[in-house]
Amino acid sequence: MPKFYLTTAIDYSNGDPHLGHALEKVGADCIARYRRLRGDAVHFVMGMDEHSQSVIQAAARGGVAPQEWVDRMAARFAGFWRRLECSNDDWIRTTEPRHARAVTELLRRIEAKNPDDLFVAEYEGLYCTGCEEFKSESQIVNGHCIEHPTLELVPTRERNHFFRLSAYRDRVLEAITSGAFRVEPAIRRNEVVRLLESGLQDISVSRVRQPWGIPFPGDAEQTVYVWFDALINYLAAAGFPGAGYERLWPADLHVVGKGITRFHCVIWPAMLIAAGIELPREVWAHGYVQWEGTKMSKTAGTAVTLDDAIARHGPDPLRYFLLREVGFEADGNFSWERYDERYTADLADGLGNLASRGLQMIVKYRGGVVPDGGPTSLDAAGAEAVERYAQAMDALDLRAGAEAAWGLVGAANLYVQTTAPWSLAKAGRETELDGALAAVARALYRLAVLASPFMPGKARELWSDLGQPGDAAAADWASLGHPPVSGRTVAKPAGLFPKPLPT
RNA sequence: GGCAGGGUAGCUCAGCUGGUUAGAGCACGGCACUCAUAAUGCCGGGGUCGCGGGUUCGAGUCCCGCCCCUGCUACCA
Repeated sequence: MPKFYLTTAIDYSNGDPHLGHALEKVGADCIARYRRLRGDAVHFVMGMDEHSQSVIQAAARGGVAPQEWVDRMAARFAGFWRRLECSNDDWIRTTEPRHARAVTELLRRIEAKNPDDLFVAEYEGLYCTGCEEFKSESQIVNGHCIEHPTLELVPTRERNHFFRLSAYRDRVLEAITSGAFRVEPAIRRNEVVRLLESGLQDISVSRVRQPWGIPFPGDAEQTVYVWFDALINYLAAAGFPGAGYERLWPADLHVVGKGITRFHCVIWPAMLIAAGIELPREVWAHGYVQWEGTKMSKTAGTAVTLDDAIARHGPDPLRYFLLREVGFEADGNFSWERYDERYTADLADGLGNLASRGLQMIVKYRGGVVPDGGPTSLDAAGAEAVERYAQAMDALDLRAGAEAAWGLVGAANLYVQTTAPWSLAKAGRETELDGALAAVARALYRLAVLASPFMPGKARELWSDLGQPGDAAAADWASLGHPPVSGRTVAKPAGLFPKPLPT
C-alpha cells in the first residue's frame, strides 16, 4: 500500500479563518479522501503557525498572553475544519515541543553539513517601532508604515543569522526542471523557474527583539525567523528527527496558496538540500477565492464569513461549491447567487432528486429491496464517468473530477426518463423493471463513492439510504466496476438537499 | 517597466498538434412525462470566438500590432 503524505499550509493565528482558508483545507481533504479511496495509506496534516509577529499583536489587542491567544485560535480553526469534515490525521502547532525539536535539529544539520551556509551578517532596513518589526517596501506607503502612519520609520541595522540561499539556486532549479520536485499548476512553476533563473539573494533566518519564537541554536539573543520556523512543520509532523520519520517523508504533496509558492518552492527545498534531506515530491499552489470578482479581504470587511457560508446550505454543499465552481487552480468567485444556483441545479434538483426518485421507485415497486439485473447503457455511462473522474483526480483537477461525477447524474436521469419504470410497472414487464431499478441503484452507488471526497457527509447519507454497510468513503474502489446493490434494502430518502432554499 | 497567463453565448467554462453549419452546464422560452425535492426529458432563442491586419484552399485554433484583465517581480501563511 503506497503511502501518501499530504499537508496544507499552516495558518497564522491572527483572526478567524475565511473562505480562502476553507478552500485550501477542503481541497486538500478532497485529495486525501480520493487517495484513500484509491487505496493509499494517507497521512494528512494541517496545523497552525503560531510564532508570527501578528500573533503578538493580536494577543495584545485581545488582552491575553500569546500562548493563551494561540490556544484559543487553534481551537477555533480546528472547530471550523471539523465542521467541514476535514479528515486530517494530525494537527501540528509550531508552539509544540516536537516542532521546536525539529527546527533545532534541522539547523544543526545544515550547520554540520554546510557550515559556510549559515553565517552572521548585518541586516539593514526600515524599522517600525509600532509594529516592532522591519517593513518591506510593499508595507510602506508615503514613507510610513501602513499600520502606523504617524510614526517615523527608523533606519536600523541588526546582526542576524543568514542562510546562503544563493548557493542552492542551481540544485533547486535542477530539481524542478527534472521533475524530481514538481511545482503545479504550470503557471506557478513558470514563476518559480523565472525567479530562480534571475538569481537568489541570501536570506536572514533569525530576529532579535522577538521573544515569541524558537531560540536560535547557540545564540540566546536571537529567535528563528518565523518563515524558516514555519516550513519545518512538515518535517516535524512526519516525526523528524525521530527514528522512522522516513516512513512518511518525503511529503508527497504540499498544498499551499499561490501567495506562498516562493517559500515552498525555493527556500524550503534549499533548506532541505542544505540539511541533506529529501525534497517533497510536489507542491500544488491553488488560487484565491474572490468575492464577486474582487479580492476578499478581511481587513476591508468585504469577506463573507465562513460561519455564514456554512450556515447557508450546510458544510457539504459549501465544500462542493468551492471545489466545483471556485476551483482549486486559478482564482474563482464566490457569490450567494451562484452558490444558490449550484445548490439548486447540481445538488437539490440533480443528485438529491435522482436519489429520491430512484430510491422511491424501489420502495414503491419492489418493497425497498434492490432487484437483480444485468448491465445496461447506464452502467457503460457509469464506467466512463469513473474513468474520467479518476483521470481528473489523479491530476488534482478537482473541478473536472466533480464534473465527471455529476455527468453521471445527468446520464441516470436520462436513463430513468427513457426506460420509464412507471410504465414498465403498469405493463407488468417485471424483468425489465428489475433491470432498470437495479441499474439506477448501481448508478447511485457509484455516485455515493465518487461524491465522497467532495461531500463526505452527504455521501454517507446516500450510502446508508442505499442499505450499504459502513461508509461510502471506505468503499472498495474495485467495487465500482460491479456495484453490489442487489438484495439491499433501501430507505425511503429523507431528502439529501432540502428545498425550498432558505431566504 | 520586465516576465507569465487570460479575454469564446447573460453566468461558469470546454474547444488537442488549423478543417464540414463554434460546444457543455446553469439561467431564459415552449413541449412532453409523472417515479421524484413544482423535480426530469426533449426542442428552441441567444455568440462579429477582445480589436485590426496577415499567412493559408481553409483560423477561435498560427504570425504581427493594439486594447483590456489577472498574477509574479524575494524575506507578505
